[in-house]
Parts: sequence; structure tokens; C-alpha cells
Amino acid sequence: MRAKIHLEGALKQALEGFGWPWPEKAVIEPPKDSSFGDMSANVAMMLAKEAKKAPRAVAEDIKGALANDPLIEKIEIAGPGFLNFTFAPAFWRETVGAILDQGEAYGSSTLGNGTKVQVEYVSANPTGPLHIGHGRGAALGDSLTRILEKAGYEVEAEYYINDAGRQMLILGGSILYRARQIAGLNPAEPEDYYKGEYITDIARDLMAERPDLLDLPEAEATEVCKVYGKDIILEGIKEDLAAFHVRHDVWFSEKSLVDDGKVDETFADLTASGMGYAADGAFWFKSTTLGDDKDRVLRKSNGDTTYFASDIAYHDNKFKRGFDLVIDIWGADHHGYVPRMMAACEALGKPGGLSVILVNLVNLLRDGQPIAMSTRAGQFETLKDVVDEVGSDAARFMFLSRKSDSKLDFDLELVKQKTMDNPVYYVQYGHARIRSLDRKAEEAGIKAATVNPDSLALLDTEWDMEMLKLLDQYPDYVEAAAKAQTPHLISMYLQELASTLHRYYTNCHVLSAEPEVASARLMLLDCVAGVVASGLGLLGVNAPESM
RNA sequence: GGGCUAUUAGCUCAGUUGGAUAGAGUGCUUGCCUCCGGAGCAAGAGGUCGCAGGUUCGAAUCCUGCAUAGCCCA
Repeated sequence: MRAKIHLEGALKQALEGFGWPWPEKAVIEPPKDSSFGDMSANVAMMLAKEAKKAPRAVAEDIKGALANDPLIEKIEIAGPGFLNFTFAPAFWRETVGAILDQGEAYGSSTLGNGTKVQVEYVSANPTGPLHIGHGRGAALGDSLTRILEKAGYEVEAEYYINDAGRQMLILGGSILYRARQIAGLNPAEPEDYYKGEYITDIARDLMAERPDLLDLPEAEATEVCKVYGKDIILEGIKEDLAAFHVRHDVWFSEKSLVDDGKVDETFADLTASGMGYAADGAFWFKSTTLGDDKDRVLRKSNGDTTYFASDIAYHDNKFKRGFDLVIDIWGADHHGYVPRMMAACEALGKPGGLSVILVNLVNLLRDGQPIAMSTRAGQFETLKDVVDEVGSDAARFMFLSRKSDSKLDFDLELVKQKTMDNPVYYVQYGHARIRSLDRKAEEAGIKAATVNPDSLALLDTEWDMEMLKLLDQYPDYVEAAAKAQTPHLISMYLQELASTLHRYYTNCHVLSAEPEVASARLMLLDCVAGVVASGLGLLGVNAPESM
């Protein structure tokens, strides 16, 4: 980040001197191949037309203007018009000071500038325990929350409880059915019901608490079952999420939305803005004006409101709570719903206010063999089972090491392994290794150096430089992950950081070096451990002192 | 039937707004311990970026068609 800021400033000044505009699409970043230098800029190519010169000639002019910068050691021009910069070692060494000064705040930025963001995720119907697929959404949402906060956004995490629809009636009916079975009444099997064993457990508990249950009228009994079941299941969901270190600030009830008349309010708003109308005894959303192929029903002629209607009202409510940006995390099977929801937000006067992240399927495997999952049939691997078996850290890292919108193979045996097959151990081991070194150093009476020109000058090997350059990039990765809403960038950075650390460890011995050098290296490794811990923290993964 | 998303090394996957010689890990081959945790490090081999056109100084990336797979809607 320091390198990027310095270079951008210097380039802007140089371009201003020539009277050339700053190209909007300029890319200033470390080149993919480090043999090209420390930082690379493609501005010359983009200015060629403006300056009426060949890209190479433009690059030569810029190079001349920056020739006297004391922090830049070397400037090279590559064929296509890239300017490649190599910074002086002294510049990189100051990264240590920046990291130690900022402490845990290192990596934060003002990118978000206090923008109010809501991240809504998991939001599974309270009709059964969370399964592995919900776990992926949970890891993503929680990590994104942490990353956005680090990047200067004001974030609220929310769980939307679908407690008003048909699924809840089915839940009530399922519990009642099991209760009657337990009582030996031989009831008729419902058309559609949840078959999991947990339903029977809930029915048994409820009967102990309400011995009068089966004497109640059908509708009332179903209602009692529904409310009781929902509360129990929701409690279980909260426990599972807590064990997975997932945070929700607000638990928002769909039922409260309906009961408070918010749906009708939103209908009125839509009518006022010309985006809603009544016809054929129903109420319609005029989505055709926003590119949909047909208008959508919000309230059917029989008076029932559709899922879409409560979703619009819910998003209306979110915006009225003052969020500048609303991020929804959904299962990828709802992708067809995205344009419609986007259109609805536009109709609510918030174009661009909604961002939907899709989370694809998780294939749960054991030793390469698929484990069958089906919620309705009651046979599935729950999130709890998986977390109990492989641990929260390994599961979260696995979920967050791929971009969300692609299918993920989750092999329990691989995720559990404490080997190179499993990147989370590689990264955590890096942290533990530094801490182990700290303990050894303490025994030997060696302390980390303080930041001063003498101690910094001892960080003079190629591995020191490599390490410092990568540490300097951490804030850039945080910003990139926040902008693109992709936590897996952090995971990839951490793997690279760990790899560089292990290389450093092998090539630059600490305790056997001269005492001053050992102290300087301990100081650098303190920075590395801090950044590893910070990055793992963004993923919600623990940074262990020893393993 | 209409639509969305994917297809990159043997395998699992990165690749930001179009930019340099397309990158990691794993697996395979071969090296490195009188030394801080070898749970490590290093080197090598491995590619028609699904196929065919197009756009331009330049395409894994953008456009069109086709193939295959998954999902959504009717």
C-alpha cells in the first residue's frame, strides 16, 4: 500500500507537469513476475493518444521526470509501454515501522468511509437444523462482514427469519403428525411434511410440556406446534452459528413485517410511484417497465401475498433503516430471482442499492465418496456434525478458499488432515512457528529490536525484501476483497504469506545469527505474525500459539 | 422450449477494469537435516485457457455461434 500510494502520487505529479490527464483506467500494482520490478504502471500506453506520441516515448518522458526520486532505485521501460519501478531497500524497511505503529489496525483503510452496509446471510427457514450448504453462506457472510469493517464500512449483519409462510404451516403439521403417532392415534400421513428425526424429538418434548395438545382443535394445535417448533429450531440454529463463530447483530422476523402492515405500506408506495397496480382482483408489480418479461403478482385474487411481496417489503424496510448498500447472500439456485429483486429495488428508488452474492452447492465427500443429502427425507450432514468433526477453523478456511459462486467439493477426510493437502494448517503453522521462535528467543535472552535505522539496516537479504514487499501488500488485498466482496482473496494472500515465511525461516536463521541480526529478524517476524493473525481473523479463523 | 452460470496443467482451483513469458497447491521426478518445529525448503517436467469466428495496437478476459455440464422458469 505504501509503495502504491507513493508511486501514484509521484506519477500524478509528473503527468501534471506534462499537462496530461490521469488515465482513469491506470493500473498500478506489483507485476505478476517479480523480475519486472516491485511495482508496475501502464499509464504510458493509455496516454499515447493524448500525448500524440508512441507509448515508449511517453514512458521515457515519465521516467525522466521521476529520475530524481530518492525512494525509487530503478525505472525500466518494457516493450508494450509498461513502466517498472524498483524501490530502494530503505523504502521497504520502513514497512516494519508502519506495521508496528499501527498494530492491530494495520490493514484497515478508509475505503468505505463510514458507508452503512447491511449483510444479510444464512436466513434459513427455521424448519430444521443448518446443513453444510448453510455453513458456506455463514462463513462467507461473516467473513465479508469482518472485511468490510476492516475497510472502513459500518456493517450490520442480519438473519431474516422466514416465520410467516407456508413452510411454517408444514412444520406445525409435521410436529402434530408425529405427536399423534407417539400417542398411538395412527394418523393419516400428511401430503408434505418434514421427515427428520428431530421433528419426533420436538413432538415428544412438546407433549410433555403441553399434555392437552391433542385435545385442542386442529388449527390451534397446529399453531402451538408451529410456534414451539420454530423456537426450538431457531435456538438450535443460533447455537450452531455461535459454535461456527458467526455473528448476526439483528434477527429480523418476517412475521413482524406482515403483522406491522409493512407489506401494505410498500404496496401503497408502489402504487404511488406507478410501479404497482390492481387488476383481475390481484395486485401486480409492474416489472415489465424494468425489463422483466412479464409483470409479477404480489397479492393473489384469493388475498394471499406472494413470497416476492414480502421480499420487496423487507427490502423496502432495509432501505428505510438507512443502509446505503444492502448485500444479500443467497443459494445459487435462486439466481433466477436476482434480476427481479434488483428491479424491485430500483422501483423502490434504490437503483444499485442491492448486491446479491450467490453461494453454490457444497458436495460433501468422505474419501472421495459423496455423502447423500436431502433435507426433506431427513437424511443430511448438519453443519454441527461437520464442525464437530473437522473443527470450525478448517471448515471456514475451506469454504473461504474458493470464490463463492462455484461448486465446492468438501471432503471431510481432506479437510481434517494436518498436512500440506490442507492449506489452513500450512498458514496456522506459520503463525505457531513464529510464536515458538519467540519463546526460544526469550529463553536465550534475545529480544526483538526496536525500529531504528540501525536495526532496519540489518534486514538486508533478498528474503527480507521479499517478506517486506508482501507485508506491504496486505492492505491492498483487504481493499480488493472489500471492493469485490470476495473473501477468498484474503485466503490466497495468506497462503502466499505463509509460503514466503517458511522460505524465510529456512534461509534466514534467527537464533544462530549475530545477536543484533537475530533481534532485527525477530522484529520483522513479529510483523509477519501480526499480519497472519489479522488475515486469519478476517476469515474468522484462529491463529494458534502452538499446534 | 426460454433464460442464467460455468468449461484454464493428470487432479483441485486463482487470474481485479482487456495488458508483459497464463499462475498456485496437489500429484509425479530429483535434491537439501552437525542448525530455531522436516508439519519445512529448492529444482524439473506438465497448457491449443471447451471449439469456431469477430472486435483492436493487444483477448483466458469483450461480442456472436456451437458443444458439454449444473441450475432456474414455463
